[in-house]
Amino acid sequence: MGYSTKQRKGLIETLECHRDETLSADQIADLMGKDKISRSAVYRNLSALEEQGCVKRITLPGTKRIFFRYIGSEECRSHLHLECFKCGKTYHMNVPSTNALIENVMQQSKFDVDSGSTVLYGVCENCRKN
Amino acid sequence: MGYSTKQRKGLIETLECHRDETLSADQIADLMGKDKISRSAVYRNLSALEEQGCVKRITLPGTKRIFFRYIGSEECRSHLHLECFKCGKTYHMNVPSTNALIENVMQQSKFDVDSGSTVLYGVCENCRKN
DNA sequence: TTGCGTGCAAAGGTTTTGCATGGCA
DNA sequence: TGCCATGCAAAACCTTTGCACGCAA
Repeated sequence: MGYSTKQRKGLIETLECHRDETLSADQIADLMGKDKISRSAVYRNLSALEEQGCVKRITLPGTKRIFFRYIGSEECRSHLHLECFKCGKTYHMNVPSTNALIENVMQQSKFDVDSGSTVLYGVCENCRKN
Repeated sequence: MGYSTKQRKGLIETLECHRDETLSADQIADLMGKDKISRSAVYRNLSALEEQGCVKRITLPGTKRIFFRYIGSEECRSHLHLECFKCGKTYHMNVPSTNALIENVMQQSKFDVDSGSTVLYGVCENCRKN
């Protein structure tokens, strides 16, 4: 993907540390320290990472902005994610259940689900208890 | 939700006519005719409808903007949607399969999926053939 | 040394807001 | 008549872009 600059390495490291969080471009810049990277570099790198499939762009129900989520590993691109819209946390579905679900949809609806692009929204166990 | 104005009625009518499309605020204003409603009214009404649960705000994979989708009927809020990112069409999953899928996720992951907020992305049968 | 990535500042685009007016109930 | 919704224009935001410079390879 080109040069490995200090900013790019820092950005990826930051994303990896917050792998299951949903962050705005601004939050990411904050996390890195605004003197460590410019906003333009944040946006340019996020777009590049998105093209590679390592990053997804999403909206959260009830918000009006675009957020980013890091989907770094190959594994993450092949299983489904569950996102809790109370606490914002992302949960990973284990691969066999993902496969079963996708096959199910395929059989019922003849629709080929791309797990990397799909996020199931709802409420997680913890938040339901409260 | 307050008064039933010409603009509000027109907006809802427009959304209903394009129920399975994913539209930007600007596209919606265009569809209505820009002299029929102001942009501020479009945004204000979309936000109100979103709070009621009739409208969802989403991003499409590969795009950088926020789009809106009309989820008018009670039924639409209780079944899952499949969106093809080749042709952009939305497909409705019949309710029994939706329920089965959601129960499945609940059992496997203890996660309570909100079908109104969730869209499965992938490729539909037609587009797969081409 | 070459040329990509960066930072800065400006531009571009989208969404929100304040205020006066008009229309629904 | 009272109040909410609208339109307009300005403001606020967010994101992209142009350009010169610095750094990775």
